[in-house]
Amino acid sequence: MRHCTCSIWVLTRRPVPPMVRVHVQTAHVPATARRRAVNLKQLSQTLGLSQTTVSRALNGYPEVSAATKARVVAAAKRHDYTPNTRAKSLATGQAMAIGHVLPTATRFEMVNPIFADFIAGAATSYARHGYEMLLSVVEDGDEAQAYRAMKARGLVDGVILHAPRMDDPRIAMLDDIGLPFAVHGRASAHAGPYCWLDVDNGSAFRRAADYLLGLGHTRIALINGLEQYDFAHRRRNGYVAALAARGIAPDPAIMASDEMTEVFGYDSTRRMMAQDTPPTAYLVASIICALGVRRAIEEAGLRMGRDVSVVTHDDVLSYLRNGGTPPIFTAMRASVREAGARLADMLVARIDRPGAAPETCRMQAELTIGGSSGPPPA
Amino acid sequence: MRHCTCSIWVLTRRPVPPMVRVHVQTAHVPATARRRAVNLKQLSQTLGLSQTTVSRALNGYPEVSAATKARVVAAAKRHDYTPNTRAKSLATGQAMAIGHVLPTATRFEMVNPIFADFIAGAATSYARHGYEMLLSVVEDGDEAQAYRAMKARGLVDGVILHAPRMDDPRIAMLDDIGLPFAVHGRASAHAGPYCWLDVDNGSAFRRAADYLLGLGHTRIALINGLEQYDFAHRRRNGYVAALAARGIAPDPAIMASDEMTEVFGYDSTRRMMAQDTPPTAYLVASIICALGVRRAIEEAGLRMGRDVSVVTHDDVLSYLRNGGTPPIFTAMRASVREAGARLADMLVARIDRPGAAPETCRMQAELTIGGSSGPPPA
DNA sequence: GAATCGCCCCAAAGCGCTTTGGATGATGCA
DNA sequence: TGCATCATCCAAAGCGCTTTGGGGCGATTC
Repeated sequence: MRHCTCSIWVLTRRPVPPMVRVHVQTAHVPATARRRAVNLKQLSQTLGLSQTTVSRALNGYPEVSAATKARVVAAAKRHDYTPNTRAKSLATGQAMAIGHVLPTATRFEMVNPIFADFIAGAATSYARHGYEMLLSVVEDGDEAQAYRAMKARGLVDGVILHAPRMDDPRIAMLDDIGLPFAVHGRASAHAGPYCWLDVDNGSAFRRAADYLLGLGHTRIALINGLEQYDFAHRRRNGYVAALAARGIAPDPAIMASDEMTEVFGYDSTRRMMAQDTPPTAYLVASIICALGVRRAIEEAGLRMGRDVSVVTHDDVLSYLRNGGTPPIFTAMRASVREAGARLADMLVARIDRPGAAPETCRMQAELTIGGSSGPPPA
Repeated sequence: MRHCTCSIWVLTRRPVPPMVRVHVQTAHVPATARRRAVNLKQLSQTLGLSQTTVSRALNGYPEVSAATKARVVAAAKRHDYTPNTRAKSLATGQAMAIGHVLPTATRFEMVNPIFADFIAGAATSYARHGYEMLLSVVEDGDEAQAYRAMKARGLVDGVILHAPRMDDPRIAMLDDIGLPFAVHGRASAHAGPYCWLDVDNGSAFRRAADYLLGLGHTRIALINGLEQYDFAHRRRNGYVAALAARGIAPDPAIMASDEMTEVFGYDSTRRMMAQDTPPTAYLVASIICALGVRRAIEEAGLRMGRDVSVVTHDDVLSYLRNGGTPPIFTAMRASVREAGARLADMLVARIDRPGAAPETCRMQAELTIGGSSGPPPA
C-alpha cells in the first residue's frame, strides 16, 4: 500500500487579467542576494559607454579598442553580468539550444536507460559549444509534431533524432521544415544524404555470430531489439549473413525481438531452452537483456561459457559495466556515451555551416572476449 | 580496435564581423515547406486587427468579443500560427522552462539510469503544463554555478534539485538567488522549509531489515549507495535502527557504500561472502546493485531465497523490472517515474504561487515479498 | 593645409511578443 | 438630450539584446 502525504491543489492556468495577478513576495532578502542581475543597459551606463560598444567588447568584435575592451570585460566580471539568453536569441535568431525528443513506448511507458548515457555524452559537448539541451518526452508517433513545434516556437537550432526506423518519415520532414538534425543511427530505406552517426551493427553482429560459429556452435539464438528499428534490422541481417555464409538457415524459433528489457531476455531464453534442440549460444542485443539471459541460464543450473555461450552488444552503460578481467560477457562494445558526444559535435558543426555536406560517422564495435563464451559442450 | 570514419573538422566559434558571415542556403525548397511560419504581425494584418487584439484573443483575455475571438482563433489555426517562445518569454519574463542539472560523478563519468525514468516522469508533467525541460550535465560540485547561470541568463523559471546531500548548500543558494526549486529527496541537515518529495527511506529500510530479522536473520549486510547522499544516509539509519531494536550492533564489515552499480553489488557481496561468518541476508539499495549481488551469490553455487536472502529497493525502472509472479526480488518499491511526475507538478505549482508555503510529499515504499527471501538456512 | 582614411564609438532600429493607457462608438439612465 | 458606462479595439512602449548606418577625431597623404 502506497501512501502519500501530498496536499491536494488545483492548477489554474487560465489567463487572468493582469490587475488580478498577485505575486506575493517574500519579505526576506538575504544579504548575499544583493548582487542583483545587471543588464547591458546598466552596465554600459556604469561604464559611460554605449550598449553597442559594451556588447561588441564582450563579443569580441574588432571595432573596439583593446583598452576599452579590457575595461568592459573587467566591469562585466565585477558586476557579474550575464547576458539574457532569451533576449540574445530574439536578437540573433539563434536559440543556442538543441532539442532531443525521447519517444516513450506508449504501452509500457519505457525509457531506454541507454538514453541516460547518450544524453550525458551529448550534454557535455553542448556545454562546450555553448548550447543548451532541451528535452521533450512524447508518445511514440507524436515525435514529428514535437519537432515541428520546437522549430515553429523558435526553441532550438537543431535536433537529434533518436531510434530511427527503416524508412523514418521524420528525416524527410526535418529536411522539409529546414531544421538541422543529426541521426543517432540510420534509416536504411531513406534516400538522400543526411547527418548520422551509427555503430556498424551489421558488421558487429556478423562478426559476433561468426565468432560463435568458429567455436563450433551451429544453433545460435538471436535475442534482438524491436526490428522495426533500423539498428535491430541491421543486427539481424548481420546475424543471418554469418549463418548463411556457413550454409545455415535462420530458425525463427530461436529468434526473438522486443524491447530490450531484462525480463524479455529472461523469458525468451527460457522459452528457447525448453525446445527439443535448444540453442547452444545466444547473441544478445543489449547488456540489460543479457542479464536476463544469464538469469535464465543459471536458474536452469547451467553455466555461461561452459554449458551455454552468450555474446552481447554492450553500450558501456556507466551503471551496468561489463566488469571483471576478463569481463563477464563476451561483448561487442561501443560506448553510447561517446556516440552522444560525437554526434552532438556533428550537429553543432552542421548548424554552424548549413550549406556543407552532411557529415557521417560509422563506429566499429570492438569484440572483446569474456567469460561467457566457449565451444559448445560435447 | 575501434575505428571511426569521421572526417576531421575544426569548430570556429570566434565571432566574425557580420559582413563576412556567409550562410549558404540550399536552393531546394520543397513544396510542403510553403507554409512558412507566420508571426503575430502578419497574422494581425491578415485579419485587419491590431496585434493587441489578436494576442488577447489567443490568450483568452476578456477584452475581445466572442465573434472576433472565434475569427482570430480560426485564422491562427489556418495559418498555423505558433507564437515564438523566445519573444514571449522576453515580454512576459517567464521562460516557461524548468532546469534539471545532472551531476555526473567525475571519476567515472556516471549517470545513474534512474534519472532516465525520473526525467521521463517529470517531462510528461511539464508538457501538460506547457513547460519545456532544460537539461544540463555538469561535473559534481559545479552544480551551484550551473543553477546560477540558468537563473542569470533567464533560461528557466525553476529547477529540480537532484541527489541532495545531508546539508546541501544548493538549497540555501537557490533560496538566496530567488530561483524556485523542488528537491528530489531531502537534506536532513537543512533548517527551514523547502519543497521536496522523497520516499520514506528510513522507514523502508527499517521495515525491510525488520522483515529479515523477523525471518530469523541476524547477520544482515547493507549494500548502500554513497552515504554522502541524504537518501543513503536515511537508509542506513533505518537499517541500524531495526538492528538496534533487536539488540544487534551494526558491523562495518558487512556494510558497504558506493555508487550503486552492478559491479559494486557483485564485488562487495563476494568480499562479504568470503568472511568467516558471512551474512545470511543482504539489504540492497538499488535493483542494479541487486543484480550484482545475485551474480555473486549464484556464482558461489548458492540460491537466493534458500541459501541467502536478498531484499532490495526497487525504483521500478522500465527496463529493469523486477519481473515474475512472485517477483524475483523481495523489494521495497517506489516508482521513480511517478516521483518525477509528482515533483514536477509540485514545482510548477510553486512557480505559479511563489508566496505559498512550500509543499512536501513523502511517499511510502511498498514492501513486496518475492522469491529472493526466506528464513536463514538451518 | 585640405582631403582622405582608419579607428572608436554612438543613436536608433529592430527581433516578436505582451501590456499600458487611451480612443471610439454604442448603450443605459436620468 | 446629456452624461456616465461599457464593450471593443488600437497605437505605442517596453522586454534585453544585436546590428545597422553613421559621426567624430587624430593620423596620413598629396
